[in-house]
Amino acid sequence: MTTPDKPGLRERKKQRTRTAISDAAIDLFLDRGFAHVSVAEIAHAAEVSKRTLFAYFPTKEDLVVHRMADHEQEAARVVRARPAHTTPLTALRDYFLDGLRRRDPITGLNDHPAVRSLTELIYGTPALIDRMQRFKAGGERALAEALCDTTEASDLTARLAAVQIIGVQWALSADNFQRLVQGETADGRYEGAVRDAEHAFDLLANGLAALT
Amino acid sequence: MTTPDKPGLRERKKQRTRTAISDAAIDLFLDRGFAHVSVAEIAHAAEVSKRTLFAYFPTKEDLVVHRMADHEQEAARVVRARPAHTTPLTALRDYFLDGLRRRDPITGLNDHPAVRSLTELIYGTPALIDRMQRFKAGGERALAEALCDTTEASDLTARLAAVQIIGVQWALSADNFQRLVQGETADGRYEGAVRDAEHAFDLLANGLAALT
DNA sequence: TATATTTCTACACCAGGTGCAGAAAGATTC
DNA sequence: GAATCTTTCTGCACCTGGTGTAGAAATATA
Repeated sequence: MTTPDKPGLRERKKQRTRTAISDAAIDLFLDRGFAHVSVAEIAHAAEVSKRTLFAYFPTKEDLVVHRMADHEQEAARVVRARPAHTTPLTALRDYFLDGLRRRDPITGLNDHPAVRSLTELIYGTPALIDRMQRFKAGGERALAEALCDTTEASDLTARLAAVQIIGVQWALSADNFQRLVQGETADGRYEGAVRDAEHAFDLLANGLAALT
Repeated sequence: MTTPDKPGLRERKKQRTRTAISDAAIDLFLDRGFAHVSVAEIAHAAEVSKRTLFAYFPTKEDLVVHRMADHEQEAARVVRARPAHTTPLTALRDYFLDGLRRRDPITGLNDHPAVRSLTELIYGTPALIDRMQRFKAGGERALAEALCDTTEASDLTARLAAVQIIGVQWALSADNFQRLVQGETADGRYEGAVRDAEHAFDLLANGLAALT
């Protein structure tokens, strides 16, 4: 996938323009809120025409959420790359726990100001949440395929499992992040986050039957 | 909640206008596709000003998906209204199975032309899917609260369970509908849909541990 | 240096959505 | 039933996200 051949002036400039636009956008959004900044303003701040902005990002929302696009296929990759004799659920649990250890922003357990304020922006903007949901759905599809390809599960079973797993991961992340908003630190929250994640994956593995 | 006091001419007219607008919109959407009909056109067809249309429906998308809004709290209601000594999961499973029996559109198992083409419209329009996701999220929140209020489960456990349950129900519905699109009839699909639903709720109750 | 390609820009345009002031219609009082 | 109060509807101007297009500018190639 990587093409380290010749970056080429053109490609380098494109990459710089892209980040310049996104950075300008996020700066303005953080400052005044998503709705109160127009794309024209962003284009001006990035010293680019409005038309060019939309050549790089299909929508205003994507100016923010494009950074999460890489993570969309993550769960699917983890399942496909798991060692033999390892169950998908175990692989995903270990990966999530490792994410907590690394304070991976996607686990909701990163309280660096830049990460935090960006997450706050997303959670506080319905339009951005909608876009995130689309990534979530894409992640579900990818994981379902991975489960289908690497296990004996039926197509439907794979989809059901994928929906449950991705849903639970997002719920865990949202919970962690909400606690940071309420004042906990990432380090202070870490142990609880681990316990909760283990509990959640236990529920996934053993079911909700205990729920009365 | 119901106020059967005096409908009042004003209220009656409002209700009629509301359905007139929605009906006009859906007719046009089914005919030419969501993106190729402007709200101005819909307002004209419904003999109403554009401004009035937006007084009844906050967005173009809501012209279609507002009909699902009633179902948003359904799962939560079922859990709250369940008989004593009945587990939430059992109540929800029985309710879903009953929905299949009744060919409730929300189960994806209704092949009446009007229902079917409307569902096709929604599934075929990304903007409408996005709006549906918002209802899904609302349903998750409501169910989580219901579980929290009526069981011993912790707040987090309730949210995790809610996400799994609602996700599974939507996946089942989507699967049923997809089969209708591919040519199966609702009656022909019924038995398979029941089997799949039972399988799905088994997974929910007993977990994904069997998945290797 | 000359030329072919890609990218950027300016500009006009469409559509969804909002604010506002006044007209119209339903409710209320005598 | 007329006068008045209140809610709703309308038309219009306006903003903003997003697109089509033609030509200018910049990069790659020879």
